Amino acid sequence: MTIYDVAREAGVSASTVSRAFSRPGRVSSRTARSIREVADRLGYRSETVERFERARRTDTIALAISDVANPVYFPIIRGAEHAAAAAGFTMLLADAQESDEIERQMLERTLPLVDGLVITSSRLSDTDLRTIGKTLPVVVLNRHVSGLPSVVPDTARGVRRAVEHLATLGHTRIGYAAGPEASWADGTRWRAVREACHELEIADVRLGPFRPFVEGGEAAAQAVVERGLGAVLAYNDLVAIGIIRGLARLGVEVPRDVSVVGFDDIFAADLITPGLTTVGAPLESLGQAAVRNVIALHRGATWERPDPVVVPTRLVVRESTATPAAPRATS
Amino acid sequence: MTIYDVAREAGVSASTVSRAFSRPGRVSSRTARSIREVADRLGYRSETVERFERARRTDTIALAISDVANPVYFPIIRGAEHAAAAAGFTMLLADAQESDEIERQMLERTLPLVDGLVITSSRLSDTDLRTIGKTLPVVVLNRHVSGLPSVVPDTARGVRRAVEHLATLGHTRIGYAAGPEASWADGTRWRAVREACHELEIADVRLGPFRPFVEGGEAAAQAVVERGLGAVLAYNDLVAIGIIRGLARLGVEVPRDVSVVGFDDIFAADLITPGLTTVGAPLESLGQAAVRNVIALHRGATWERPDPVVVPTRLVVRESTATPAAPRATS
DNA sequence: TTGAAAGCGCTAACAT
DNA sequence: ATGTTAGCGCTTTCAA
Repeated sequence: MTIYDVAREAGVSASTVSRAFSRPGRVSSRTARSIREVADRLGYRSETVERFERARRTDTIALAISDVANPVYFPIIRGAEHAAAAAGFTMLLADAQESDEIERQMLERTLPLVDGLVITSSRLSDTDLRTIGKTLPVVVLNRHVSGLPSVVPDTARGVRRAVEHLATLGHTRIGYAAGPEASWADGTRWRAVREACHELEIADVRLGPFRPFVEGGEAAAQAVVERGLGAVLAYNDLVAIGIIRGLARLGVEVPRDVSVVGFDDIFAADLITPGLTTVGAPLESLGQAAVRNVIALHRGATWERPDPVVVPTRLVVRESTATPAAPRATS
Repeated sequence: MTIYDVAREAGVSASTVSRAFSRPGRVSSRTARSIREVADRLGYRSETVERFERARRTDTIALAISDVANPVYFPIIRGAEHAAAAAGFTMLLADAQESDEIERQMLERTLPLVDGLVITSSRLSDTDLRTIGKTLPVVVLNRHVSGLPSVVPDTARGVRRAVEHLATLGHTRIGYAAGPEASWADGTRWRAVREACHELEIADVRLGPFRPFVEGGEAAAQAVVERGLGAVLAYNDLVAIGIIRGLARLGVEVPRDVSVVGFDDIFAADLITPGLTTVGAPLESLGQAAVRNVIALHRGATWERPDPVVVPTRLVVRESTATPAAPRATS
């Protein structure tokens, strides 16, 4: 693809095409517009630039996350940064701000700038992600996309442990305070809850969806009380913390009246009162593994395995779960 | 600068130089090495690439921060992201991980990728920052660097208010729990404290330095008790929160025994008990202003003003400050 | 503003 | 492995 192709198609000389790109002012706007249209249609890019772009190595990767302010990402970021630094790479962060529109544009803009991409908790479709993966090395984190290397936590096992824990304490009915419906993690967690409850012959109740922050949890607390639940698993630790705060405001005590279990084991889970029982994953290793994989791909490693890398989870028991007290009135 | 210059200097033909760059294997390693040395010495870059690079627009800017996990940056990031989005730009985050070495390499790698750079709370030297500013549009945030557009909070005024507040409550001796010594913000804050104390005839005591996190504050609490202080200004809110926690552990009650004032007014300042009195700045506007300025520079705006943009601060009085109780024993 | 033609920087083909 | 030479893609010059 040369400027001559564009010139012929647009019915002008090569020099005019050249001018249209390098000195826009020197070409009549009508001519310039038609040239740009033709160039776009033909997908023209200068050979020299193509060669340069192909040869280009930025020694930089990007980690895309759905919300920088969400503490669950801190250990992931740290792990990813360490792995990148160890390989001599610099890591940039791309914040999707909980919006699939922003995420899409951001990835589109970022991918020509970096040597590889780790996409965490994406809201995009599998197809979109696979398309991105055709352009440059991509590893998907906290989600499974067939055709792309993925790293996911073993949610089923962790949830199973949590439900067993609640069952052992004597709970027979468990709520799930759902997160964003577009979230792959939410789907996986809810499915795991339902399956575990089914196996253990415990009733499950889906609440929500709620926004995946403390405020969302405060809203969920209301629903927990309305449904007269004695135990609830929250979409994540922030929601769980919100539930505890919300319940306190409603005069309901955790864990005496309601047991609360979170997800992720963020830093704050150990700081609040009562300490939060939660299903945790080794987040730092998750970030590390993902980054090591993109860098390996960038360096020419081939990737055959159709299965995602599953990292183990564990139930961290703190003070927010207990044997239910007296039965409470339901509404 | 062409390959012919390099060829002449290296004593080989132009085609050999060309090969040395595009097909390294086809040139003897000795020749290739000498060619690369000459090219580096002459600062050779292909004209075509130079032209392309100059014309290149990525519609992307980077916001460099010293630590992504520090909540003081959340509103700054949000403000910056909104300003970037409003101008049709995508914003990437560059995390210096509290290290000047990482910051330096990161900026070096990032600057060829983006159209502009906002550097927050940098640890680099003024000279280094000015050098970066010669390559592409740069705005410095939370620091003043002469020769570069800077946006800084009015620390002196905020500190003056805080010291007046403590003086009015009856305090006559105030501690300052210092942050990182390499930090411009720490220098500015300590200077402001000393000046305000001097004017109001209050004794000042410098403690630290401490790490600018909750843990650093916990260490500072020990020093506060040892020095028998009744009031302390902390380098930032995290340190202030750490001090409150540390004091509680030592059996010292805030604000009854010790008044604590923070800096930044982060989200958590309003969540903890007691609520933290703190010197706050409009962080979101700070981020917005900085990004709007880089984008303006990128679009060709000229910048004449040698003075930094100073944004007002305000004292947010909550529950962590009070009239000192009985005089306490000092050690 | 445009095209024809010369020129520039770089690469490929060919020869050794 | 290297130089010579031809050629390619793009830009600039010159003329209209």
